[in-house]
Amino acid sequence: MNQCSDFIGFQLVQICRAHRNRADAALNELGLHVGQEWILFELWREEGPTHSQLAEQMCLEPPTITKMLQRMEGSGLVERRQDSEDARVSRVYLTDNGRGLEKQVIKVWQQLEVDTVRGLNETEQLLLRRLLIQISHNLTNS
Amino acid sequence: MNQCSDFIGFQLVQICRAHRNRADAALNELGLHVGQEWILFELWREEGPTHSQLAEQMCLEPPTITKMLQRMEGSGLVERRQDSEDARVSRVYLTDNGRGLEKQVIKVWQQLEVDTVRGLNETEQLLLRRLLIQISHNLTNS
DNA sequence: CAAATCTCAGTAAGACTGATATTT
DNA sequence: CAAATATCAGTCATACTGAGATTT
Repeated sequence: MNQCSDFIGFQLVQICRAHRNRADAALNELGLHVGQEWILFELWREEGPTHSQLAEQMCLEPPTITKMLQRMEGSGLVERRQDSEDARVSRVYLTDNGRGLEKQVIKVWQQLEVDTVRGLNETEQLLLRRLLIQISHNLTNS
Repeated sequence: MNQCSDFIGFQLVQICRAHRNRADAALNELGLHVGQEWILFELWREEGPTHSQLAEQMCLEPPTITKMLQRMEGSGLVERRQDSEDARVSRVYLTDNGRGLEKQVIKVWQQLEVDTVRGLNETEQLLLRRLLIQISHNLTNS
């Protein structure tokens, strides 16, 4: 029982590292760094969130978000504009460039999804999804 | 279908981040940083691996291992000694301190495991384990 | 003035590439 | 001399804490 591979947590870490590496390689070709696509996903869903909203949704602290957005602004993916009613608040919008990447990024993720679940039938995939949601809930709440 | 939470990969990333945060908090109390326990697990299994062996087992590049080991040597967890037959090779051994942490680290991981699979019955846990091993294989091979 | 929002500075670990001993 | 091994230097993104600046 001192074999780390006995732990589900070990499998999770291994999987994440590999998943991240693959995502990174594919996203680099689109001019993105892994991690940035999360912010883009949020923006494709709805533009104009504040930094704080992004931080909360992504479970990160505000300074981390600020830095990520500075880089993304620098590479022309997003732009930030002061809120018209509250000058403390900075809202985030897509550039045409950022907007145009949606289809390609989703394609990358879909391909990665296919690679990930290879060898699992429909039932297993559904089950896996359900189990992961449960675990995610276990680890983020309380 | 542009909801990132539809992706299994999304769940994985969320889970890993949460898992890592929890592990880090618990390990900090033992004077460890998250990530270092992987090297310790290898050493508890068998002492004296070379840097290259560790790098391969952990899917990391040699300089990354060197840096991790330097920090761990600095904090008194491991020590490195030149191989007696090949002076290029540096082998890694536990200090008494590093050796003594085994039970406590395993306890941390076991508790984390319990938290992770909360609400899953025996069958589901076994199934999850099997599915994760399959996925891990999918993403690391080829 | 207190609270909210963002930013800056500094720190740290993770991880890489490329260059450099050193030994085999 | 070529290959293997480890290390150094430098870079970069992630993520944090703590300390401002600004606005409400």
